[in-house]
Amino acid sequence: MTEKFKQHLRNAGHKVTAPRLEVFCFFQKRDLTTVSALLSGCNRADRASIYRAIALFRKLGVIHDVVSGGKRMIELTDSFTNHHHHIYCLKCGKSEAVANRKLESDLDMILRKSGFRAVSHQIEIDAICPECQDE
Amino acid sequence: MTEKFKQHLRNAGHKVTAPRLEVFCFFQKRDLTTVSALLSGCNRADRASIYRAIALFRKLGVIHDVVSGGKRMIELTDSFTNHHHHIYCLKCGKSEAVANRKLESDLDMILRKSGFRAVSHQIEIDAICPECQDE
DNA sequence: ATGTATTTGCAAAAAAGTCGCAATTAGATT
DNA sequence: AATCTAATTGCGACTTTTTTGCAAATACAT
Repeated sequence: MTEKFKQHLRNAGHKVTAPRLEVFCFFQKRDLTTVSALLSGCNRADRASIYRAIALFRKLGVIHDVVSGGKRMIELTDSFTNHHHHIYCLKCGKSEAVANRKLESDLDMILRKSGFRAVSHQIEIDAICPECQDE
Repeated sequence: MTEKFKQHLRNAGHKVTAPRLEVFCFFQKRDLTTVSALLSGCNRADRASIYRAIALFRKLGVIHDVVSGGKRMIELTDSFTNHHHHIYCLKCGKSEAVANRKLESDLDMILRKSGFRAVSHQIEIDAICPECQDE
């Protein structure tokens, strides 16, 4: 996936640099992350370069923003990770990835009927996880 | 709905004040809004009070954040408006509310099976609207 | 009408994000 | 492999956004 990322950058006329790779790798290590986690987790890159990488990745469709557990989070887009959604436990705060074929096909059908041509979508669920229900 | 809001505040031990009402009314006038729109739209309240109202409303479940068209937006929760989702046109930038019974029941079913107890969810769709497809 | 804890507005501070620019570097060219 | 050049970096200064302390104001319970 890192190779694909490099190609993606180069195809768009951008260079593969150390700061960009460090930021991309950070995204790969987490499902959901935040700007401040990136800032403190990418130690070899300057603050400004991290912000610039985030903006570039967003523009190139490498990452996108979501809200999970009420907080703004960032993650890789479907092109650079497997398509999935998130379910957030309001008690323990853990986020879990959710992938469900039926839900996706229903969503597709509804969108087709709407007249809109769907490009992407995201579903965020707040819930109580099985473990936390037992208390 | 404003009465319900007032009760909600008082039940939680907070006072109904002019700044809070102004911010709440602003949310009622828009579907999706942003912090900066609130800051420039609520002229009778101080900047700090607007931030404090936003934080309080979030804590009390009056509003919640969503990402629409790649931007962080805020809106009233289901308790203070009709349950709906958003479809955002990537070309013209307009957001449209979406409410679909079948989608909701599918989602419920999937969640029941997952073992999680769902509390709330949100779906954000990026798409091209019918008008923009014609160009 | 009064008392009191909450909330406000203000101004100052902290945090988050942006920008200009000289030095560096990726990668195309020879 | 050495050279060239436009893109990118790191740095610091700057702007914007958000938070906070505090005296004055006010909602609302009594």
